[in-house]
Amino acid sequence: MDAANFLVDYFSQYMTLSEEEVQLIRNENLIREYKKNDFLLKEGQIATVCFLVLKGCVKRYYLEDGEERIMEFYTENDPIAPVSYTTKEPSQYFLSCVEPCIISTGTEERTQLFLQKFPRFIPIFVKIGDSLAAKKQVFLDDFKNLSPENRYQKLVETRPDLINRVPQYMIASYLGIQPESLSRIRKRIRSNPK
Amino acid sequence: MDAANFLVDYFSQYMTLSEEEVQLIRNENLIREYKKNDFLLKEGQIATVCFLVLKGCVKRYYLEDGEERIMEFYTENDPIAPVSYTTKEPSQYFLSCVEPCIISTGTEERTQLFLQKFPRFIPIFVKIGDSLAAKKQVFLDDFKNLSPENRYQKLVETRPDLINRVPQYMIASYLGIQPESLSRIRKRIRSNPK
DNA sequence: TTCCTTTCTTAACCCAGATCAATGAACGGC
DNA sequence: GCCGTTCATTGATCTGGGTTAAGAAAGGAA
Repeated sequence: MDAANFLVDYFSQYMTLSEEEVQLIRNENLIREYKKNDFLLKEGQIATVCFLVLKGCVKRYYLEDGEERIMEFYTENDPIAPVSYTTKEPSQYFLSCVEPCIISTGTEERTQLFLQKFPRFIPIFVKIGDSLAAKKQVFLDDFKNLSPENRYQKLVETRPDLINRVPQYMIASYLGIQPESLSRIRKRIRSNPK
Repeated sequence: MDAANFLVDYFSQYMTLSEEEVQLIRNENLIREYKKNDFLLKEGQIATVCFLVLKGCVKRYYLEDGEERIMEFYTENDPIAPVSYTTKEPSQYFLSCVEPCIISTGTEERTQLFLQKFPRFIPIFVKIGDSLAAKKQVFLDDFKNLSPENRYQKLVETRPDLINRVPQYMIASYLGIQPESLSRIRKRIRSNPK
């Protein structure tokens, strides 16, 4: 099983790759496997790379009074650009694997080199960036607008996979509520199936 | 009073401009003044341009059951890239002026032309984009982590200007609570000055 | 100034989610 | 298999924000 294939798949979502490009991606990319609970980044560290999740699930969370505050789950084909990578300051949050993962790491320099070699990727890169930003805005808007119950319903609709692959107390943290509350919300929905 | 000076000021934050560049910016840019309550974008419209607020204050909000749900305030030097501009689909939200505004509008094509003429701006553009994204992430994280009361406290610390230039019921909407609740929160803080 | 509109505050009551505590269920290691 | 830990559920109680309704304060227009 060739891990670099995942990366080829990622780009193939957006464009058709030539043989040469496929080879370059296979040869030049740093792809690593991680075990469950391995860290990609810890609080206090300065991130030196960005990530692309090829397989598995990563959580991003703050540690406050010993409590995890989960901000985001990254799964297949989700890129991760740590704030710390951009600011070059110590990270305020953690990145760790919820499952065994296969992850590609990248740096600005390597991306620049890649784009110089294959300029036809530039507009795609920009577009991906823009649409990620747009997606994020909509997501934040939803969070602000919806009650915890509706947030859960929305999550079930939009990312049903998460519900099954991630423990419930992490989902609760992600939704900004306590595990007990999520349990009650689920009960409420069960007994009141619209 | 030359409105284009605002734009020169904006770029000057990040880099030193040559005379030629200043001239280009003055000549080529579309800058318009708006009255209070003018719309930059309405629900259902497809955005054809992006904005840069040079002076004034713009709110971004959804209209739900006749209620404004304010997501963001943009003030001096804040760029606005509507989701609709990226997706080319009808906007789900409104952009309107909370104050009289001076605003520069831009398009992808014009930006591309500008960058072709002055490639040295490219890395700056990328950096601005990245740091905006990072700032937004931190902001969203705060919103998820903090109680309404703490959100208000944080806002007072980080954007004290907003408190004075924007009516309180808009601040409340922005914080995701009712005006009555914000009133109580303010009272609570007043009587309990940490 | 007066009048009207907009904005802010206060009070009373309600409810979803928080908190504390206990019990059950599922999972992993041995 | 058994045991211990982790995870999910349920109950009792508390609380901050929502809701409704009323009135006070501030701002504009004539």
